[in-house]
Amino acid sequence: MTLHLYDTRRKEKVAFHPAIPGKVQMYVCGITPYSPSHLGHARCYIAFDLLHRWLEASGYDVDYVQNFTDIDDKIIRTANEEGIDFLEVANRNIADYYEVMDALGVLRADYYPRVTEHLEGIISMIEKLIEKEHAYTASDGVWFSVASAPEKFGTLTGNTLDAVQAGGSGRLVESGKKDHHDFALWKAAKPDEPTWDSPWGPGRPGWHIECSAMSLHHFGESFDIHGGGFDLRFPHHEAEIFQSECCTGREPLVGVWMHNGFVRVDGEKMSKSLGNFWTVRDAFNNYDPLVLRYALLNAHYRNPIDVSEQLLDDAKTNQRRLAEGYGQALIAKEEGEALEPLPPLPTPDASSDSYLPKRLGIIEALAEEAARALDDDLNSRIALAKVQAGISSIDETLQSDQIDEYDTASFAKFAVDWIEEIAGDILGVLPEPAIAKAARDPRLDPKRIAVKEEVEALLARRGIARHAKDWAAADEIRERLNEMGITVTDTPDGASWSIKE
RNA sequence: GCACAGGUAGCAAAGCCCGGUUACGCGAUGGACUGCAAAUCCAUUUUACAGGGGUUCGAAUCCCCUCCUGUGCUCCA
Repeated sequence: MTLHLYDTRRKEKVAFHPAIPGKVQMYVCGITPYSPSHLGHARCYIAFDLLHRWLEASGYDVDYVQNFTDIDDKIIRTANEEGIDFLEVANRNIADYYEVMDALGVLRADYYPRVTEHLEGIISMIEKLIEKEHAYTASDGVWFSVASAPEKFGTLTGNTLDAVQAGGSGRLVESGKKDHHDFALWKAAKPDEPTWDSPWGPGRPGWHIECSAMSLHHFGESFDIHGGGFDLRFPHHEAEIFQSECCTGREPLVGVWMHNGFVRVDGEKMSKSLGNFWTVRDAFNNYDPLVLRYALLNAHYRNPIDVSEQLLDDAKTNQRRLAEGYGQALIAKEEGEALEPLPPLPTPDASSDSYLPKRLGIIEALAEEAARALDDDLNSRIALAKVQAGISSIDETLQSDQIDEYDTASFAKFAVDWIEEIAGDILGVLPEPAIAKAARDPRLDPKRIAVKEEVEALLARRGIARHAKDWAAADEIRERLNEMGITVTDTPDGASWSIKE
């Protein structure tokens, strides 16, 4: 099965064939760093991180470019308010971006070009567009003339020129553009704004041209995949199509246009004005980054996702299940090392009557199903379900008395590899081995070791109280431990305890 | 208004492109276990697809109409 991706332009899933076999050129619109990253960013870059990982796992050599739009009205406004240079604002938020995305397991792109480093390319592109009469100068800058290539209008959205007229009219008076569909390529300098020199006087680039210039710089006249948030389809991405295709004469600019769905909160778009705005760091206060990643991958990337405590709590449960299963396999693998050399595993065969070949067959089939799901427009929801099914099956096998300790040890090695490949390398939702082992066996948790002595002293006293059937005293000690963040669990072998999260 | 998405069991969310069968999970209920809990395990909750027409042996899935929700409709949101 080959990878199929949904193309916004063609409005259908298409078989993915990069222009150069084996290589993928992929460009994803990056952030405008005027404020810390929010959940919408997390969703977008996790979605494209999954694509990045899956393409590489599928054997492609991926060239991934993601820009920073480091000059923009909102950056300038923030800088002026704080009385600092605009680049300071941009750099601060770019640092925040890297930090939170690293925590979310988003692998780095190959290049992170910045607008302020591509003025030359931007200017030469505008010059060419003027030369080809796709753009014109006005007192307030340079504008792209949509009427010079009207057939490109609505490429991604299905909008028509007439339809957009209705909403866009009335704003024409304030600018030098001839037609309200036109958009700025170059903005003439205004007071209190950083400027660059250009053939049209000092000013700065319009919002859309940077992506055209940077993709041209890195990939040339066309490339395989262009991604971004759903809201960027119009005007941003359609503007890119106008600029790039009119400049180079080559079309289409992009093989597959991909757009991820919105993040909503309580059914509405997350926005600062509604007071439902979550930065990624806000989420980190209450949830582990990998839990957030799990939650966002637990819905298909194109569908809207409603972020709620329930969604995150569910993800927490699921991600923990995964961590525990991984921890168990790791522990079993380590225990098995004493038994080396181990026998080779039998050939997997899901239809076998023999226990181990059957289990191996089932688990391998799950991996194939997960791969098929990802090949089908990155259905991460299904892939995660298959992983969970695999975890259950592994758990069952490790505890089974139908295989001896040698086979169990061999199986544990297989299980660790299986989990690390799918849940770790591809989906990126797997914790570090030490954390996973602690999740499975609390005795291995450093935090636990720190309080061990005190807790066990209290439990000893509680044991005496219980033995005397002094339930009041026993419960009082349990409550005291509870306040310390310790959960006590009575078992037939005596009391055990764990640290609450 | 126009455009683009979405409306699936108590919740959440796949499936829709390629009509006929699955989901993972949360919650709930019952049971095992327990001094009581917690955790865990087992079982049950397995004919839901916004509404109305149509096509078909058969539709969540294809066609038509309607309703509801969200987002976009340009560089200032």
